[in-house]
Amino acid sequence: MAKEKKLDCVILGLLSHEALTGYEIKKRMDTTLHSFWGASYGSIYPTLNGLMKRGLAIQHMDASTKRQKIRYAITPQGHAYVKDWLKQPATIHEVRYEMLLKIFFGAELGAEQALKHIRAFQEDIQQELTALRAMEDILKACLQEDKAHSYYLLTVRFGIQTYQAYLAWCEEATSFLSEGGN
Amino acid sequence: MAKEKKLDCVILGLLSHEALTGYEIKKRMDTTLHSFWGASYGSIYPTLNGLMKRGLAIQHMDASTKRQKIRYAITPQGHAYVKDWLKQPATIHEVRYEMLLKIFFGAELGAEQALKHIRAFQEDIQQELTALRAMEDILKACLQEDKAHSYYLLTVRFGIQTYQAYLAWCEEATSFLSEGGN
DNA sequence: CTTACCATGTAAGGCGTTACATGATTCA
DNA sequence: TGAATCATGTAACGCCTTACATGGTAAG
Repeated sequence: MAKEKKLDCVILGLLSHEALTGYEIKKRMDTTLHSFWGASYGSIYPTLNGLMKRGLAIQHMDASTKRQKIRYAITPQGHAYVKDWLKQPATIHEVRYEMLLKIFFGAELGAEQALKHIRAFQEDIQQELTALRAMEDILKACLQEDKAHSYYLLTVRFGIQTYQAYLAWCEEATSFLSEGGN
Repeated sequence: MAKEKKLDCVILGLLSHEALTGYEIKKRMDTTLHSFWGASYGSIYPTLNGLMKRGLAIQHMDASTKRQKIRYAITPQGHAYVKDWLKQPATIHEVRYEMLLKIFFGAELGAEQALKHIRAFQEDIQQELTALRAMEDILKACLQEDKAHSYYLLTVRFGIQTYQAYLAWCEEATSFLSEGGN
């Protein structure tokens, strides 16, 4: 297993817990995994297809509704694939904050502009933090229901601590710039 | 200015402070901007070329050495382009941590494996933090030399506070998993 | 003399987003 | 009946990384 496509692994990981539709996978990306991974429909559906062709997942039509609904389940090969990936050291650490770019070049336009970017960022993060805290409460309430919940909680805690640090920085940076940056 | 390619902006931003070669730009990416943006030679050189063709940067051969050396400077149009970009709200906030993916799916292999991933992460971050603290010291020592230094310092502070939060999480997560995750 | 670093670039190919296209169902 | 959400997908296109290819220079 040299260069696995990470989306293969993420989706297989989700499927290893329960069978899901493409739509549901996207939901997970936008909620549970949102603070550290993302994906669009345009990558999810083709990936699901590839997984099927390689025998790592199988689809079965959900006949419970009239609506077209394709549910994907992991195969034993898929399961082996995830486990193998989970054992390898993690290589991808990527962060891209356009806001920080604008702060870095902030001298060009001055403190007013920079403060605006910080405020916008602060508001975004505050919202993310609220969402994560809600998830934290839910997870804490059902920790013993499933061993996996402890691991989910760990990633939520990571997000919370990170976002708190962001907010602390926002305050520090705001003071610094308000006092003339010295 | 609808969808600017961010690398255009980053490079132009760097050039707005001083004329640089492609190699020097890559250096900045790997040091100063490293904690919140990245780029490879394979994207830097072609971008520099595009910037030239659009009249946003000009190149002048550096005759001071026998070695081939192409230094790029920003044009007034390039400068206007950066300023305009700096005024727009930031849109890109991207974080991808493969380590967190492996923690999220951690129940699959158990606490031992998860702890290994955490330890590796912790070591990486500790190194990054050391590098950032060194940059912080340097910047603090020459804050008044250039107004831009205050803004650079702000981004370094962001990295430091973020990484400290990561390390705090590592400790929390390690205790949690060592005590059986409850 | 050879290692490390300076220096520039290209080609192939992967990965992923955006926008588009379509339609069912539920709820107010 | 209209809006929101459920649900699946494709096509175009852009962006970037990796690997490759080449050579100069400085220091030990």
